[in-house]
Amino acid sequence: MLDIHLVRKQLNEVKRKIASKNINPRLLDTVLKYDEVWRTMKTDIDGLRGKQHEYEKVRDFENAKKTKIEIDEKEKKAALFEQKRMKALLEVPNIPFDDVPIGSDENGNKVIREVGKKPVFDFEPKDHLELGEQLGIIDTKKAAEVAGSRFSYLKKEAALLEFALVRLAFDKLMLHGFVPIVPPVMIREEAFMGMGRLTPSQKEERYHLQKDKLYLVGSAEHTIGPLHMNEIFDEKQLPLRYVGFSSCFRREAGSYGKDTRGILRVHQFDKVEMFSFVRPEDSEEEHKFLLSMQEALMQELELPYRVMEICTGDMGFTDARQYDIECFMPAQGKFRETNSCSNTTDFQARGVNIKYRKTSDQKVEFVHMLNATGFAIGRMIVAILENYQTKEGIVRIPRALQAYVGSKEIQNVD
RNA sequence: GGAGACGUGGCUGAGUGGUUGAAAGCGCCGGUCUCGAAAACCGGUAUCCCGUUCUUCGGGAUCGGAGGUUCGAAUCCUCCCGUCUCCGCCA
Repeated sequence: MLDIHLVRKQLNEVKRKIASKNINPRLLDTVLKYDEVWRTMKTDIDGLRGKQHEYEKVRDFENAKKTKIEIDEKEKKAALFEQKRMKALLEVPNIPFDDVPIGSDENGNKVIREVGKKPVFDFEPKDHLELGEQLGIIDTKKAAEVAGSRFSYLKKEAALLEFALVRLAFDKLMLHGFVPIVPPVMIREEAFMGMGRLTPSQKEERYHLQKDKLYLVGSAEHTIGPLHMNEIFDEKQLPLRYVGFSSCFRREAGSYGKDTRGILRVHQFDKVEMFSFVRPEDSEEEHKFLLSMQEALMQELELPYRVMEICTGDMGFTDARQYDIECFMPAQGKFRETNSCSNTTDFQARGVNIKYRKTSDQKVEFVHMLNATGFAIGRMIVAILENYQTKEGIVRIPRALQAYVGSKEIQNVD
């Protein structure tokens, strides 16, 4: 949630930044309109209640009651405007940092660097599904019969690769002090809203279990953030870093017909996620640190990738700055997004009310929260299959994963 | 699913209708003492909102959450959420 004070004080500035994120800046006029009405009423009510207390002190209960009735009426109205203000405010995205590249869509993203060599094949590389089916390790046909489209069975080495990737990421990140965690995959509306992940447009993307008033998370980020909901850290507890593992559920509404083949875009996948709680002055540096962790993991797998700085129009709702890592996928001949790395500054912290107390003056302030993909397992399996394939239709296993999988290559033994 | 207990400030924990935003202790911050530290002693120490101002003052809200009773609620009532204990069920 964006700071309402910022909207009041720097309306035009905020409007400009919201517009750069492809959100209608007039949303802010709505926020302010309700805010001003509410503030007027609030001032009025506060005065009245002061009066009521005066009457009570001199035991003039008759006037106290009259005042109380007046307050009750006015408060009902005020609450209505406060709700409307909040509803509008929750739809306002975080504002980007000043030096984020301006752009309206992914074409505005900037390549920061390209790392690793693209594989050179003296044959036509197959795509991950063809390889997966030939090797008997991915079955989307049966999954469609059982669960519908955009699901898969991972079998044999594909299943083992999943756990190898999880283990590799956990082992590497724990060396840097990340606390391992397996969070809930269901979340209540309150926490979800606070994290800025349940705006009206995002709701379409969520699985909702109405009977239990719960949503399925789209990422471990969604439940790791609220792990410290309504808490105040001591400054010396920060930075606090987690590495989490969870299944992720996405309805993929609005992406009909997009990436329908294989397991690149599915309704359910597993993901290792990094999450940091830091002091505001440290968040930009932390963001770079998380990015460096992501790159270290990609380099462990010896996969070719590039780092993108995401432009304003393509950024996430909660982000002040976002980097993506895109892995080269030989069958498509393109880089495809496999990782994302976001600094949400105090936007989510305000929503789920997470603060810290400064050692110097004991003042309390919102923390900054950051999240970053460790491995999106499914997409890493896609990248590995396509990049490590051989002419013989065998897929080699990246060195860093061989011990975890227990073999050096995948071939069909049927 | 059944029965019961409970939810107070950074923490522990008093408080059952009226200067209680809240005792006490711990912690934390500042000071005295000290070469320094510890101890001891003194003082301070919740968050949020609105207004005022320029950083001080005024008003208001908040004792899990939402309603209700009352002139007045941490305290009484209802519902919801959560935690714990016992029984049942279960990976």
